[in-house]
Amino acid sequence: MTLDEPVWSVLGRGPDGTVVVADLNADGTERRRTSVDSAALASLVPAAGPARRWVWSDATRWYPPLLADGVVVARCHDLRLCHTILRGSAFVTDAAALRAHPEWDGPAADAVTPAAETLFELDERGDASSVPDGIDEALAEFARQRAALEGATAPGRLRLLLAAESAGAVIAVELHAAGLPWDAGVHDAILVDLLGPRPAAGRLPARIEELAVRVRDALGAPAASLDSQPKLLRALHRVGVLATSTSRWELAQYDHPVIAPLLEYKKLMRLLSANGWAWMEEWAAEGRFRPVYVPGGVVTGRWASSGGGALQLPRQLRPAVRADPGWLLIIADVAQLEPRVLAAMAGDTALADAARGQDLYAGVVAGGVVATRQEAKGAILGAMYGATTGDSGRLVPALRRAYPRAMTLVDEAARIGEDGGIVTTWLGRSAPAPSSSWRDVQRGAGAIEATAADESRARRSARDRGRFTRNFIVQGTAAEWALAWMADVRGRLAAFDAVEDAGGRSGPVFGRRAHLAFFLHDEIVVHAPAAQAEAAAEAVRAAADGARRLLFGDFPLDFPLDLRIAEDAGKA
DNA sequence: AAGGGACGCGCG
DNA sequence: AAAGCGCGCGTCCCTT
Repeated sequence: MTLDEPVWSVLGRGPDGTVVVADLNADGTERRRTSVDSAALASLVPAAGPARRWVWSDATRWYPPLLADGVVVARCHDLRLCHTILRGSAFVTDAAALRAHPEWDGPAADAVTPAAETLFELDERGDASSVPDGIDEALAEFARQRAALEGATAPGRLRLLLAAESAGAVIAVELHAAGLPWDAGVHDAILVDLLGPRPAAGRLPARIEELAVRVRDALGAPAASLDSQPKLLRALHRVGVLATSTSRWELAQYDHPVIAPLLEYKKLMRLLSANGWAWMEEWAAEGRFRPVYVPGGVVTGRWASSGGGALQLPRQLRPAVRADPGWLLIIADVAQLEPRVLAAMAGDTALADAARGQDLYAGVVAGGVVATRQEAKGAILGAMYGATTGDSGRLVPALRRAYPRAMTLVDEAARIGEDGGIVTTWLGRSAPAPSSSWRDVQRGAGAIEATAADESRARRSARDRGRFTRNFIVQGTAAEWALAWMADVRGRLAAFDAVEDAGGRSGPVFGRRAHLAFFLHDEIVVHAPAAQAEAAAEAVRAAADGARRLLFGDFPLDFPLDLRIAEDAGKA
């Protein structure tokens, strides 16, 4: 890259409907403006070289058609997602200019309308995206974001966050395009094994029918409705099962012949309705499961998903995740990501010591804090979620003595939340301010005429918010770590050579080299030609260390992975 | 008929 | 086994 090469290229629609590329110098001044038709865009992007960072309104608006043409973008700045972070970040000292442009607060284009699959459709879509896609609006918003960044209290961290979030925007589109390799035969075999053969339309599988008969026998009601919660509850009451809900954990407390078949019935009905044959046909056709990922869809910065229940794939069905012939899966998750992140944020070397090695909970036991691994897990989760009662709540004080720095951090986050304040993740994503109704409740409780009920309501909602902000800083920073990890993995895999005869079925780009195939909070799946599997696994490991260093520098803490290379994602 | 809330349960 | 955080989705049921 030569010195005067533009660093940023802003993409947007021109007034005449063509696509405009505005190249900016490093100082933000505009250097050159090119107008192209949509078809030319696909050749222009790779020609610009990998050093360029593309600035666009919304990855879900611009990237799918480029990817469909085989164009992979190296780096981007996603104005929509970055706007959301910057407008709310406590690190930004003056967000007024950003907040004056709420048109950038919209959801992803996917949530509005299905993504265009071709550049022609992109031309035809007009206002399909929820945020502005004009070149002038993009340039103005980008200028506002750069100004906000320059005045920020921790611009370095925010820059990392915006880069990671934007990488996530690109990755989400790529994950959808590549898809998760899915073996419908294995899926069908699991269903048949548990439910019986696939029934005719409108009928229930044999195994469920049998269980329904047994449940109705035990209820003494041959026509009892088992799928209506109120009706089922009344039927249970008639045979002396005085449960207050029909949830599994409560029913399991009762000793009655109806319980066992009913719990089994509910389990199998769940499998059938959530991930049965209908789901298979809708979501896992042609050998791929293609969920729609929603980066930044959770306030904490975690991803959400829309359609197909991508983030709820039952472990039962994991064996159906199966590599293409000649390919392998690298399945990796971070052990106890959230408590490790907490240790690093708090600079708690005692907790970091306990975390050394593969199992943080074992380290807590070894430190003599609690007696068993189960207790350690309960106590740690309770500390991060704000448990006050039950087994885990009881153990939290022991944690407070052993790891005062970590516990002070989360306790303080809870206190700030209860007081209506704002907490912020390590890289600068802030929790939303309390709603006006929340503030009304708090204010009402302080009034002279407040009743005891007003006060207890206010106390309860304050505690609720405290538990939210307590968890927010940990969950949100863990999401940042995971984004950094995944972005690093993506960068490393992009450098892999294409395997000419790879025989993969993930499209023109991903069918020929190792690529990300799935992401779930602290877990990734890479799909790789067998010859690249070892190198891909090494990339995944190296990226974890890269993410650690990027976020926490020299703080002595490791993020060990549970990683395996296998043909399918079933239990190792 | 469509929409929204409650419930229950899958995932981290 | 839930508890204590964050989600999405299918089903039932009631309102508009």
